[in-house]
Amino acid sequence: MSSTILAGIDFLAPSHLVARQLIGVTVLFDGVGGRIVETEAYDGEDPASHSYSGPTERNFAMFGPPAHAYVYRSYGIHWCLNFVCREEGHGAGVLIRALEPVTGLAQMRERRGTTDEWLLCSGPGKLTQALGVTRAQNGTSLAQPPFELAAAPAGIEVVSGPRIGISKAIDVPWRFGLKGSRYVSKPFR
DNA sequence: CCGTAGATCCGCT
DNA sequence: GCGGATCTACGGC
Repeated sequence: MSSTILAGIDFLAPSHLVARQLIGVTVLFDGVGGRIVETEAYDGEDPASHSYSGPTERNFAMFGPPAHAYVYRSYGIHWCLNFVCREEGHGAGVLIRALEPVTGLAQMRERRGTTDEWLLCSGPGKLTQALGVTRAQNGTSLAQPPFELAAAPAGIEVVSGPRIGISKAIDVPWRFGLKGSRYVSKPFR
């Protein structure tokens, strides 16, 4: 069985702790990516989570091994990337919502069709398009290529607030961001 | 600047 | 059938 610890984070921990620790972690996909500046936590007792009603064909990866990817189709158009956690057998995960672009900027610009750096990865659908992540990565390990994770530097300052774009459990403060980052999808208040 | 519509997959009623 | 962990283009102020 593979390790549940990656980039200095134990993915067996509750998803909101993992989401907070993921801020500042570098994620690359085929050598293209950057620093995570925005995340959201979801877990099995959370009405807003895909895993709330148990496993389905779409969400089965959320019930699989931790430190793996859960990728789903959003609004029939976009791909969204989650890092799977595990709490007591409930499906749980962290939605990666925004990156600060660091490597592979030319490829990101080509895939996104814009040169504006802030528009490359400032949203869950944008960053999967910029990195080339699709359904093909659903259920795959984050510990092996083409994924590559690197630990966050010390002294990261994290802010939090309510999650975005949901209608259930709207006051749970499980959205996390890098303080002062201009690469988040929406400002924190 | 703001609000809204449209694209169109998948799970639930 | 409908709503959604979204994004973009477009129209109005």
